[in-house]
Formats: sequence, structure tokens, C-alpha cells
Amino acid sequence: MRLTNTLSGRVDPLDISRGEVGIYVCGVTPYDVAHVGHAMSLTIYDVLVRYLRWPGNPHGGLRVTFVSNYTDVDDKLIQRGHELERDPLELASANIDAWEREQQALGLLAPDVRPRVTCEIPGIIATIEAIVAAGAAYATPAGDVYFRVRAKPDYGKLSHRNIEDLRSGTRGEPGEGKEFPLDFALWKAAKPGEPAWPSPWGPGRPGWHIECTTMAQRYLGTTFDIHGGGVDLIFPHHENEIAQAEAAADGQTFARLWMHNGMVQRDGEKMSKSVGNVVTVEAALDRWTPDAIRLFVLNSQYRSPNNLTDEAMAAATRGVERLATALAQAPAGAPTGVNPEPYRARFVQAMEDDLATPQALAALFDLARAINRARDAGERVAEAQIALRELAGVLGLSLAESRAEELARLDAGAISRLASQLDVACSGKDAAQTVDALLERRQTARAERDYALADRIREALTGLGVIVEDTAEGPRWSVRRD
RNA sequence: GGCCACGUAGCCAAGUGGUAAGGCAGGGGUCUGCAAAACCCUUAUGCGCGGGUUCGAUUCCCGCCGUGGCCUCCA
Repeated sequence: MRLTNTLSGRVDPLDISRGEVGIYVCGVTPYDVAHVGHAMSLTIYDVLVRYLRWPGNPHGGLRVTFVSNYTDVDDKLIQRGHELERDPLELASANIDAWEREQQALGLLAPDVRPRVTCEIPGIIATIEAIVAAGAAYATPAGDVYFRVRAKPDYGKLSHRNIEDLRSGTRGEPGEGKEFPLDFALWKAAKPGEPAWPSPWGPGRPGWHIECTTMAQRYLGTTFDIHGGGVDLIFPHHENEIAQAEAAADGQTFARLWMHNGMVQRDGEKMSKSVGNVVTVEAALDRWTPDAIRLFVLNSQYRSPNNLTDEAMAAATRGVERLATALAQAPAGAPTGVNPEPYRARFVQAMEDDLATPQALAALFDLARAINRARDAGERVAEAQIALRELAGVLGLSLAESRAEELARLDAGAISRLASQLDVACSGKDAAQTVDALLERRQTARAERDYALADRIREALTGLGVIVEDTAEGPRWSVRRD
């Protein structure tokens, strides 16, 4: 598999010679609820992990250790806690709980490890001590510890800048005991009332970047395979992670490959609080299905910005239905049928080539069309349907929800009332049986050519979210997803 | 202001130095009592604008315009 590597600036092969892959993805700083940008980012790495683990990939499935953190103590969190008059650590914890419920609803795999900064303080202090010992950091009288950027001549190699360019862009930051404007905090001395932990430099908390260095190396080793996150993290966050890790480990490589996903835009504009167009995960789940959100994300290349519009989401919603429809019951047919192998090969080829999910999806849509066509012709499609479900599963698309989940959306009371209006026997205990009874009544009406009644029943059911389709085998119904 | 991406049909979005995947929407048709779903056909002679290189550019180069990212917190 080849992936675009920000560090090298090329599309590099992923080294799978060890048979296992370690992946670290920067998670959120939980000072607020999660938005669709967070969902997009995790969805991309979720698909990468699913694909690498998939037995159908050319390597037969790899062992993957997936780590994604929570930065549950930092300046922003403290500020927000102050505004809301809440304890910042408690605020972080509450936002993490909500976000984890949303991740589950979005069908995101739980990372193998979800470390939190507040549980990793001793390790972070040890990393800082190693950096200080290596001469790449210094403590100030105030109790802060700064990374000495000029001790790292290749600083800037990830974001492809050099120290001089960066310095010229710096707007006169106050000294605070820094030797050099670009030096950044590894440890921040606590002001009164701020969360603090004891350290060799006095009470304080970790700086922003050090936690990821420490947690990634603790769970994945000094050197690991893939480090991911949004493009907005390249500088300074990831640049600084590299600087810290290499300083602490005598120049040993930190992550071999750096992946960065593009940002979500809303109607062509940046999504931000100041514009007032932030779509929270909660709002998105309220409006669109998890599969539709996922299809929207995967329909564009992960590195490109992705424009969230109502029309695009409607298209994604219909697209999911199209794929799901291809999985619908087919009559057992003749021995001829659809061979899914060419589609599977296209899918794999696309995924191997820098996680080209748009092209992988195109293969799935083509397979769906082939299935529908063959089914219309009365051919066997079972193998192809199994393949479609499997490949969709690699992308994390569930497609077919369970019958129980579908039936749970039925408005049993309204259906019961409809049955009594039409004088149809209602078992009173099972809405699905009542729907069946209503459709039997409609079939009778159709047989008697009483189409007015037949249409009335169908329209009434449609109004209740029950979609009726007449097929050669009789009527089929499903519950609309809103 | 500096650095870096991107700009493809009504919408979302792939892609390539030799003539534009896929999805949605639209139009026509098949099927159906009518629908729905599905299937078939169709929808950019054109890939922001202007130059240049080339036998040939949407794909390479230059300029301009627009959007976005980073330079300060951000998936």
C-alpha cells in the first residue's frame, strides 16, 4: 500500500515487513462538542485501519495497533472552564463521554488505546527530562520549560519550512524567559487555580505538543509506522512532536509516515465559530444517517477539502440506499450470475493507491449495478451480494441495518389507528404484523380492481414512513430512514 | 504581508500529456393498474481566466482571479 507522506513529500510505500502496523492519530482537545470535521478525520483513519486489518487485502490482513488520544488539559480547556464556571477536567471528561457515544453512533471503531493526558503525567515528565538532559530544552526561573528549537537544525522538515522563515513570520511574542521566539513550552508553570501536577520544575501542566510524543511512543514504541491528523496540525503541532521525540531519543525516527487529511468546508466556506456555520456531530446525526455521513466523507480523496452541502448529503443518502437496494432479497436463479472478482480487484487497487476511496466506491456502485441488472435477468447474484457487503464493510458502511432496528422506527400507534380506520384486524401487539395485514387488505382491493382503496392504503402507509413496493413476489415494505 | 494547496457538468467528486470515473439531480424509455425500486439511453467538444511549451494540455510552465490551509488555538 502506498500513502502520501507529508514528511517526504511523496507517495511512499507502507512498510508492512513486520506484519503489524502502529497508527497514532491526534484526537480532540475536548473543550467543546465534536463537529463533523472531527468525524471526517476519524472516519478516514477508521477506514485505513479496517482496510489494513481486512483479510482480503494483498497482505492477508495485518495486525494494527490504533491509538488516538484526548488532550484533556490545556489552555483552551482552562479558559472554557473558567467561562462556564466548571472544573476544566470535569468539562473535558463530559465532552469526551459525549464524543465517544457519537463515535459509536457513527460506526467508528474504538481505538485500541485512548490515552488521556491527565493519566500520562509521569511519562510526560520523563520525556521532558530526557529532552533537557539532551540539551534541547531549558527551564526558566518561573518554572516553565521550553524546547530549544535552535538545537534542532532540521526543525521544519515536516512542514517544509526553515527556522529563519518561521522567525520572520513571528509577531513579537513576549519573552517569558524564552531564549528564542520559536521555542515552545514543554511544561507550563501553574497559575493559581489552574490544574497542576508536581514536577522537578514546580507545579504545572504539560505544554501542548509533548503529550502526543509521550503517548505515541508509550503505546507504539520509539519508532512507529503512521502518524495522522488534520492538515492544520502539521505546523506547529506535528513539527514539534517530531522535534521533541527525536531530541529525547537521540535522533531516532519518530513516525515513519505522516498522513494528513483535508478539512471539511460548509457550503464552500471554512467551518468556524466566527462564521457561525459549524455542524456538530450531534446535528449531523440528527439529520443524516451514519452511512450517509460516511459515504460523504469517502466520496472525496482524504487529502482534499470536502465541501459539506445539503445537496451533497442528499446525494450521499440516496447513494447509500442504492447500495443497500442491491443487497435486497433476490430469487434463487439460474447458474449464471455476477462474478464479483473484477470489482473486488478494482476496490483493492484503489485502496492500495493512497486510500483512493472515491474510486473504491465507484467499483462498489458498478458492482451494485451489475447485481441489479443480473437480478432483473433472473440470474444468481448471491456471491456478488456477499462481496458487495464485505467490501462495503471494509469502508465501514453497514448498509443493511437489522430488521429490529428498522421496525423500531415504526409508529405502532399510528399504524394501529390506520388499521382500525380501514377495519383491518389488528393483533394489537405487533406493528409489523399489522402492516402485513394492511397490505393483505390492499392486495384484496387490487385483485378487485379497487385501486382507489389500494392507493389510499399505500399512501397512508407512506405517510407513516412505510415504503411499499410491489414486486413479482408480492408487496415488499420497508421503513424509511429520515 | 510570507509560505503552501486547490479551482472539473445544476450539485458533490475522481482522473489523465492523446481527448473526461462514480454518486445525486434533470430529460427520454422499459417494467407497473398507477407508483416505487431496478434496468436502458441521455446530460461537460469541455476541465477558473490569459499566455507559453508540445505533433497534441484539462493534465507541464508563467501570470492573473477565486477558495482554502499554515505562519497564533484548531481534525
